[in-house]
Amino acid sequence: MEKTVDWEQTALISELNQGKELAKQLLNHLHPSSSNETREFLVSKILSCYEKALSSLNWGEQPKPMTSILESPRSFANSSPRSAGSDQDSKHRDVYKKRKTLPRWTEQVKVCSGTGLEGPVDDGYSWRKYGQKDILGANFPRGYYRCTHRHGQGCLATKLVQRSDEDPNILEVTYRGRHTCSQSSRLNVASAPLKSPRLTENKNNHHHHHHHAQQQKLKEKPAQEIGCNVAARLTVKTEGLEAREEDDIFPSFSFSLTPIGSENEDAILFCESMLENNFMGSLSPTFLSPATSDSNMFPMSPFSEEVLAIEKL
DNA sequence: TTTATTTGACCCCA
DNA sequence: TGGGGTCAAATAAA
Repeated sequence: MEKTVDWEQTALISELNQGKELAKQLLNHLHPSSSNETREFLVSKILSCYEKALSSLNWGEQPKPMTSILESPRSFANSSPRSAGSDQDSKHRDVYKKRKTLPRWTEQVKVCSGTGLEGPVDDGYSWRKYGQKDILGANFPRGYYRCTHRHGQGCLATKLVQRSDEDPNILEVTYRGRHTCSQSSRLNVASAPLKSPRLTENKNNHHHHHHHAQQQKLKEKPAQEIGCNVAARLTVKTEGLEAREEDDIFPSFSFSLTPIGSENEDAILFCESMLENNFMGSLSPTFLSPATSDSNMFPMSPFSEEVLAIEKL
């Protein structure tokens, strides 16, 4: 068993190192004179490396897409209101239990903007708000979001967005579950153009708000109108990783192509910082943390989000 | 017309 | 029993 693990680890390190080298090469091609084909080729190679790396982590063994387990978690509830037969009740309970075991991690996202208005924190996924609650002891309401593809693809990823009491500029984003939808593996997630301006919470991002009513009235401006927004991931805190499905915490690797060619400087800075942090070549738990393996590690949205520091707590 | 958000009500669990 | 999480009807926006 040990040997298998060692071998896998070696293979993993090898793939990641290869990815690192390819990223360096890509870095050298982030010049207008370099062809797109070359870049795309390098990106595909990098992705291939990560695919292999993930495979060596027995990636393919788990994601028994929640779809099969929880397909339409509410399907039974649809057929009959909330409480039907005892059988359905138990199914309902199973759903709650299952959700309880989902991996969970929190990011603190600092949101600020040069314009005085604050815009959406685009983490590369499309979310749909399904609820908002006032939380006891919190000054700001908590927003509940789920993956847009919940019904279409049975993606159970959800996130909770809570504005920090201490610093309203900080959003505490708690992610739950891994994306099993196609967007989790597509390349261009982060470039998804501004998605719905309704990616809320952020809409409510007026720094003067201390009252929910005010926040809710503050109807967001479309992100496009907001201008340069900067959202910086400050910290990443993993929780509930003891959950049995720890292996379920790795979303497919996502990589933004957007900056290439268009935002070369940003891309270069980004890549450099990633390389400096030895991001590609490290097997540290930080890398393996769900949050860092999420596309959130690459918040290179059109909003020029920057990763300042990621710290596993 | 379609898609997303709001919001009151419901459910589970500590 | 109350707080947190979720649903789904109503509403708003595109």
